[in-house]
Amino acid sequence: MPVTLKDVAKRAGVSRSAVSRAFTDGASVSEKMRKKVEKAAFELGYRPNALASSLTTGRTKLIGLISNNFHNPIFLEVFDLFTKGLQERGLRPLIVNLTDETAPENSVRLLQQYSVDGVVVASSTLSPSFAKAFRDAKLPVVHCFGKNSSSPEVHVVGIDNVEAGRMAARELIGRGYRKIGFLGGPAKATSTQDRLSGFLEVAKATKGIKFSHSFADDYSFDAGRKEMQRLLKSNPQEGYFCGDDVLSIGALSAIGETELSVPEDIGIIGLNDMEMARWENFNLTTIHQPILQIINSSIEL
Amino acid sequence: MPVTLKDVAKRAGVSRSAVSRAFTDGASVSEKMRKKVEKAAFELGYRPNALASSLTTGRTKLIGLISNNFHNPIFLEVFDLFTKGLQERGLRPLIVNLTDETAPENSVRLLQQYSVDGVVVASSTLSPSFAKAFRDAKLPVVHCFGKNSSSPEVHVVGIDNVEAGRMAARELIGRGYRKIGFLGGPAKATSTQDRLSGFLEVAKATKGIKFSHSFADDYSFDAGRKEMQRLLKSNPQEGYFCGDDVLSIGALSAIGETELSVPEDIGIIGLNDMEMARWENFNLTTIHQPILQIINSSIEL
DNA sequence: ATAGTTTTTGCAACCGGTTGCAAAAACTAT
DNA sequence: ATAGTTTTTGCAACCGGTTGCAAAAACTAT
Repeated sequence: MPVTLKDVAKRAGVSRSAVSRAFTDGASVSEKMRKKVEKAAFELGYRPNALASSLTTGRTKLIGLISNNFHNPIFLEVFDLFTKGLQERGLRPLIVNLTDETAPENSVRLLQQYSVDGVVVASSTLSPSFAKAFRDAKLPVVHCFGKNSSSPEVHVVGIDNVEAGRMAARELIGRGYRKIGFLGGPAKATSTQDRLSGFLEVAKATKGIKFSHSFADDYSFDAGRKEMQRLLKSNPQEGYFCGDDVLSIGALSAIGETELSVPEDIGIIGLNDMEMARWENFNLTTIHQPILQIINSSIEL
Repeated sequence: MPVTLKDVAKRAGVSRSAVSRAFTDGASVSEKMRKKVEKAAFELGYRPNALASSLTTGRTKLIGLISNNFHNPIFLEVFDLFTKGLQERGLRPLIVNLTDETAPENSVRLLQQYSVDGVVVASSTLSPSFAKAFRDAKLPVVHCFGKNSSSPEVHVVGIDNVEAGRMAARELIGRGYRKIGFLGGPAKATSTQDRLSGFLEVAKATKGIKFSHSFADDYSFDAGRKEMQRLLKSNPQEGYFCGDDVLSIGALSAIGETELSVPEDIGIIGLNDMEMARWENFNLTTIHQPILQIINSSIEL
């Protein structure tokens, strides 16, 4: 039986409202009263019940954090930054691990039941309609790593994938590669589509460049490796832009199995700047995430 | 203004209690009543408010998941398994990212305020006293990857680190290495201590084996690499047992910079069986986690 | 039809807080 | 001391649910 408001009130010899006010910033309480209440509260080890209070105030300070990216190491960093950022703002991340089986609607309902104050969808492979479901439920939602233009009703934050594609193409060309390729993630991911379009734009606009592109099945080590193995057999270019660091590492592994070496025979550029990328020594073109700020400022709507 | 119990009651023309009961398993309600309520609830799109209900029942179905391991990729898997496991049981993970600055007591208080039903501490580097703080707060707590014997008042679950150390030593010896070393994580981590003691036990008991041990600063790529570089300069053994897969990869990277090759010149055995370990191709001695079951069954206390 | 038993229902109090409103207390000015 | 003004306090109702208890309804048996 934890200590409640009533216990403190009794001990301090004041009303329950007085105690409540002593714990609310900006409430109308005299200094004397506050001191008295604080003393009693301290002696009893009182901790206000956040849930009870959110029942009346309507704000829970809970933020749903949804993702299906639990196999891509980049997510660990995203995750780390997010949780820290939320914590700094006094918010609590309630996470939902979206597996293939679980119906998206369920997660909407679930978070509604816990009356979260907002939702963050962190995944590039989730359909925009999913994020919309939250908007329909009147929940503020931010979709990270999504396609920018898609739905104006949902806050979207992420890097400019088209520009990233352009940068990568320029970088490869700048390093002297003349035959370049794009090794993307799943063709249906909007992030992949955008990166490809930026890549192609620059490749086409530059004279004397040969280029090609293909897609891995998903953003994973195995998929990257498999696709690179296939490429090496058929139509190897001189330099590749991999749509994700995990793919890059997979690709490097495939190359490692051959006589070729990086970057002499074949160049690889990844994307994401994950911590792990340093482990192998290649250079990454990257925009790291200032995302956190953007997100939370928009969440505070 | 979401739909509440009262709205449904009015629409169905019944009392509030009736509605509440219709949504509670095992409550005393007639089939007719339940149908009527469900119809009204459906028409209105009613969702019971989980927070309000937990106020009276005392159970929130929230589980605090605490860790400070947000830089070790192994945690992503742990995390994935945990969240999935909890979800399957209808529990919601409320996560706390313990940074160096945040005082542990705060996180205790915080989780208390949200009246979580239980707490999972997932870290090998957190002191047992931390877990105890939760027990003092009357919260059921499970400490994963902790030292087994330490405090009988806290549920601890994890692999048998001593045995893992023995296995690793046997494996190295079995492969023909005669000079073996243990490259552990931080010396203060109980997991490292235990693995070392198992390792030494076997090494000492086997004739003709030379052995040594040293510690990396923490469980990270950089630390593993740095320590291996140091070892290579001074006193290289033929085979090493690295206390963690991330350390292994760091060590491999250090070796990769030299003329030596794995496993011909120098053998490496890691521990943890992380997904990433497959990326490099070495064999890992491992006990994967059946942890999940153990944990949750103990949580259900 | 009647009395006894079991099931279903609603009333009212409660969980642990917050908040508008009016009364009480504390100032201020004369 | 008195009246007017401002600040502080407590009462009581509320947030959205649950639950013990007694009354009502529905059965059963005769």
